[in-house]
Amino acid sequence: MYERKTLPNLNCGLDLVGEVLYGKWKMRLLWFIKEGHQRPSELQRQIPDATRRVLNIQLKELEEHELVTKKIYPVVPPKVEYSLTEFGKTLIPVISALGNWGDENEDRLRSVILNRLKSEV
Amino acid sequence: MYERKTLPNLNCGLDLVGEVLYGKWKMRLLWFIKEGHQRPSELQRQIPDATRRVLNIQLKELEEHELVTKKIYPVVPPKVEYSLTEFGKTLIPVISALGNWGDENEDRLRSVILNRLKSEV
DNA sequence: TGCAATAGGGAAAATATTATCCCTATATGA
DNA sequence: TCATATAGGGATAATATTTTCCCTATTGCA
Repeated sequence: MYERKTLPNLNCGLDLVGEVLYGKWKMRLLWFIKEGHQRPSELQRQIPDATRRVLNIQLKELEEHELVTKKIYPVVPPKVEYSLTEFGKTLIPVISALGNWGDENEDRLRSVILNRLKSEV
Repeated sequence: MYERKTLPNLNCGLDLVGEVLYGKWKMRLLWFIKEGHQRPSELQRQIPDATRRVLNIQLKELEEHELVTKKIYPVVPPKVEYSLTEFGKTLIPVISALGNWGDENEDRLRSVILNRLKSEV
């Protein structure tokens, strides 16, 4: 496993949130789990741009940060279900707020993002 | 300058927000600018854990994404001031929501984060 | 004269994150 | 018998981000 070489900053609320939400797919994972897509294969289908591998890794981190719980059913083929913890649920409104802001400003955001990319080349 | 090799996902609101806010210090920069710390040297003092260099880079991205404007005063020694754009101001409540969630859950977050780090070693 | 403050950038190294590829296992259905 | 679905991990490559180090310039102050 990758081992950190520097300690994270944990000075303020933003640092702390960053520590648990910073990860390309984490907010989407929480969101889709909330929406009822609880099995890894379903989550993968909802987020096809991510690889199975990275979803596993980020799910594990979410679990270690107590935002989700993982239930393993002892059946074959294997069945696993993730759920939000009570703690995790309290994050949903915040993720909503972010997503809504993005949706409300979709056109403008798309435009400034693409402009920046073009000027980069 | 670093040149991206893969295009970002811009499918949903969360993707779009991520594109403009994903950067270790960006939310903090927006926050402190809002608080009235507008000169680069002040921002650096508010965020001592970041290097001057990375703050410059991220400020430039925020500017290109039209969340802040940069005003250069033609004086010596140089004077520069950043301000939130109207667009940038609309992000403040969202950043607040994140920061507040972090503050409200400070103890628990600190605990789960540190636990995870310990088990990593 | 020499140092601090101001603002900022290039190049390269260090660190971190994500993707790719290949492996294990078992039951079901074609 | 062979492919598919299920879940997941190791090793390594690729990509991205952040840090480090060193450079430019000018004014004022000790």
